[in-house]
Amino acid sequence: MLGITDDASMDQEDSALPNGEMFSWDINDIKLPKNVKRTDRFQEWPDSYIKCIYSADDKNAQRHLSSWAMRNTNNHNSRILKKSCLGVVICSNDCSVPPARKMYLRPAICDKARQKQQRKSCPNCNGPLKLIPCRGHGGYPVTNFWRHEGPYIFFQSKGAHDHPRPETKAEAEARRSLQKTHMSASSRVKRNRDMERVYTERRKNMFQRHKENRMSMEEMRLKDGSKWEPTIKVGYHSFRSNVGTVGEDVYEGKTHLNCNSNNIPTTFCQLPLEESYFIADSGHHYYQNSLPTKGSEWHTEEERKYTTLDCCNNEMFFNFVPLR
DNA sequence: CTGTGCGGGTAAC
DNA sequence: GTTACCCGCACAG
Repeated sequence: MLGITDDASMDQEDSALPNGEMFSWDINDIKLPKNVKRTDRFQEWPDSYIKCIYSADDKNAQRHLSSWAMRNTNNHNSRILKKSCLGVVICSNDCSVPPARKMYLRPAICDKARQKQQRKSCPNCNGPLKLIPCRGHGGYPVTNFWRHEGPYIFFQSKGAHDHPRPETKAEAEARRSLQKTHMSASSRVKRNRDMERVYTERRKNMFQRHKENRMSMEEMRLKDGSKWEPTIKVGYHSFRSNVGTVGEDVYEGKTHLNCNSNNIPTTFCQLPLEESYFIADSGHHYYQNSLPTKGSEWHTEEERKYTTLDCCNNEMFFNFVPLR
């Protein structure tokens, strides 16, 4: 999506492809493009092997944000910030909320908070929670790289997420806020305000983002073949259908929201994610029961049993009113 | 309390 | 050399 004008350091063609696929640079290059025709719109859900050039004024890029749960990783290089994906937190019981919806919680970024999070129980069935680690980059978590260079912020993603999208940061924060307030009358007001903010922001960005996210992975593979490692797994394809890649068109889906009910949005997998919440169609069984335990942060059976009942009730979680 | 970034350190390859 | 990951620390909101 980027255009780059003549640059002595660039000896490859400067073809500008949609969605950040300006592959004539790598995050590790000594010199990066200096003359960028057009910077990218911020990608909230960067996936696959994409590269973006953001304006240094982009607030989201400045904060190295992502809606994936990304944690800082030490790469012993102060010029390039590296982050790796933590995956998604699901219910070990594979429970569903009628009619057949699942929850995809956001893993806490802080190690301590994440361990604490896993001692809590599923807000729906009180079963133990389980962290599904990301293995989208040759069996390791997807990594994101950020590098500030002059008026630009360069971004590069390696790997394709092989798990559902977690809640966004805003959603997780809104939910935490709800848990604290125990749904008092005043908290309902706050809840609605929080959720309204979330949905308003999502709606604002949804069309542009989905347009941008439909870049073919095959095209990217051709452009970046040396780095490509297939990560397709059982259950993966059905998941991919909700992230709008591989040529699949999320806009082919159905109604986005139950606008006139007190219930959660309609089926997750048919939704543009911006309009959905952290609940998804249980028809999409990924591999939560077949993943190796390595990397998942359940340590002992004892720990699994150590669930608390202090989560909010179903109504608190599932009675959202996506205000418009 | 949690998110974020930094950097020392270790291990595997 | 690279990459992944652990840890503690400092700072911010």
